[in-house]
Amino acid sequence: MEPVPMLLAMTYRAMGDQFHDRLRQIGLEPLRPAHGYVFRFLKAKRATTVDIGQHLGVTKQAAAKIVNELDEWGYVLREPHPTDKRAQYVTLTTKGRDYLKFADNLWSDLEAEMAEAIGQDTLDTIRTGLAAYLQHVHGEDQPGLRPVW
Amino acid sequence: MEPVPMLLAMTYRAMGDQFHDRLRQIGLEPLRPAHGYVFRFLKAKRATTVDIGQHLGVTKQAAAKIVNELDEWGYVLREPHPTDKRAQYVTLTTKGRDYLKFADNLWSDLEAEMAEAIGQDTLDTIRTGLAAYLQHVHGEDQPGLRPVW
DNA sequence: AGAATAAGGTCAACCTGGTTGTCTAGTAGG
DNA sequence: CCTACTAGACAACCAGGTTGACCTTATTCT
Repeated sequence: MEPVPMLLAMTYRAMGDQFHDRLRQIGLEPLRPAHGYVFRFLKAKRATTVDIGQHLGVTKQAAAKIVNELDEWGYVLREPHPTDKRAQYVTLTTKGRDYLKFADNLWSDLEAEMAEAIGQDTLDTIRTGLAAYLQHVHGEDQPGLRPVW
Repeated sequence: MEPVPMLLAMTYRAMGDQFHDRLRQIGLEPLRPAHGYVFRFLKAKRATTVDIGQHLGVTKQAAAKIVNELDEWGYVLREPHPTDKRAQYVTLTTKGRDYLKFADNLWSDLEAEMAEAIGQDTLDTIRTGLAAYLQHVHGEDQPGLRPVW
């Protein structure tokens, strides 16, 4: 019997691969999961590079690299912090928001296909079950989304 | 609402971190998930480095590195292939088998705690649901367990 | 049998996505 | 104002992979 974590990893891979494949057909930059998490985070709140690193669970230097890429590709831009002259807010451009919208639709599609394959109720149970487990382990303050492997 | 893959990744991390923590308390070498997968694979069948690479979904060179480590640490040893003078079988030592046993117990403990937290039936549904999805996506020939992130 | 091709294993160079460590400029609290 | 801290940039490094070349042994095809 496969250990549960193995199933989690394999399923994650399977969904991620499909996501990536379909994305590539559109011909967008080779965005990695971390980029997506940044978009989602930036949509929710204004944030600096340090904030992003914290959220991702990586060092600020690693976060800075990611932000640089996103900047070069036009998904985000930096604007001066109103009160702190050291800091810069990282904000989504229109391209960034469009990407996020597109990605969200794609995820919805993939989840819908999953629901079709294993049943909506089963999928719901998976979702709530995993969420409950995370709640149980981490309590309120969920940790970053650091690299998985 | 969190996308499902995010939940998968976070849960995988959470379980993996706990596994790693408890393992470290025992003071064993810093084995990574890939090493564990190798053990599991070697227990099931005799295999060469190339086979291992295939199973892991990495190049034979990457597999060779892993096997080298495991060899140095005494978890596996190489023995000549009976009919093919090029090839070597990689086999588990007693230390390797002991580790695997220990790890399996640890995983069981973690799953038991998970079951306690979210309910045995929920956990069962998660397990069968994910397995069914993988079956649906990949059919019979499951792919390797390549790095997840 | 002999030649061409494929496969196991090793070596070496390189790439990527992270790390630590150091520095400057700006902030905040006593 | 002085001290301690923080945002961000720069550089060196590391781990875990990759690609490519190679040698040796196997296999296949004529």
